[in-house]
Amino acid sequence: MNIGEISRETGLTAKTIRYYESIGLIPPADRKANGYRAYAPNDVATLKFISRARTLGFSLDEVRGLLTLWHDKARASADVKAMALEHIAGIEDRIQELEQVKNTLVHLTERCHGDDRPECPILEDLAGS
Amino acid sequence: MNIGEISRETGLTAKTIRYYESIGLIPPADRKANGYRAYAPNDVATLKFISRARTLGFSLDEVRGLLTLWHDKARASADVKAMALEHIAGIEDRIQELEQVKNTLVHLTERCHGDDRPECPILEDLAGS
DNA sequence: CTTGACCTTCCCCCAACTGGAAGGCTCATA
DNA sequence: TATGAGCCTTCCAGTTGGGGGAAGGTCAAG
Repeated sequence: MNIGEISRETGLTAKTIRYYESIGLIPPADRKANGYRAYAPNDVATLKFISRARTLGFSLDEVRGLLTLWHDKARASADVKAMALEHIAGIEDRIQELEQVKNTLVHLTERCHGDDRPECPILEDLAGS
Repeated sequence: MNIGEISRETGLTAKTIRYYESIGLIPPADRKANGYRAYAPNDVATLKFISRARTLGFSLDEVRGLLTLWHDKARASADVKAMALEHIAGIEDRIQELEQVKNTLVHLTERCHGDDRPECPILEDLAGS
């Protein structure tokens, strides 16, 4: 299996897969006689695992930890759960921040006429008036 | 006014202020005889404007546009409002995404015992079981 | 024999800074 | 006068998670 094929199967670009290898997130792929990377069906599962974890917002460093736990058959599910809960907390913080920013902007836009006159409460607020 | 003083007044680090100058977000500061940057009280207002816009999540490129509008006394408030509304839409999208990710993670953690046994629905889901 | 689709490595680019090195300036104090 | 603290200067590199594209090797089809 060439990198292009596993790329299509996993939805990750070839660039991304090479990048994951370069930072040691996945082990160096075997090489064919011509120097091409050779992937096994097993590698599809690993890359999909990574892809899903990324979709859930885990950083590559966190993914590294998840991969370790995944391969550790003696792991404690508490460790995984702790990571997930911490991640949820971070997401909640981020949502809070965004909500606050959004509310401020909504208030400002409501007070802005939005016509061809220059008076603008949004700019006035940014200017600290 | 040295860069350190305007830094304390605006809450932006000296590094950041130099960076803003380097990318042309603010004009090059005047220099004193010793080569130090010299700031006027007026510059405090500009930097605070930038800082507030950043707090509201505008990118530096958007801030550039806001600064232009701010200085343009013939601006139409509709232009500012359009930027703000678009920004709000982007924030709402981001919140939606985060909510979805959070919900998924919450569901998964609820099904995970979180004890010293290895069975873990979180990892199973990532593995695509 | 050539064409096109692969693959390889390499280095630069993005945002929005931050950290640190190496050096110059200024002022107070011993 | 020296020295030390605390400013300031420029420049280079690193962060996250890759993307773009060059220069070149490989492979199968026509």
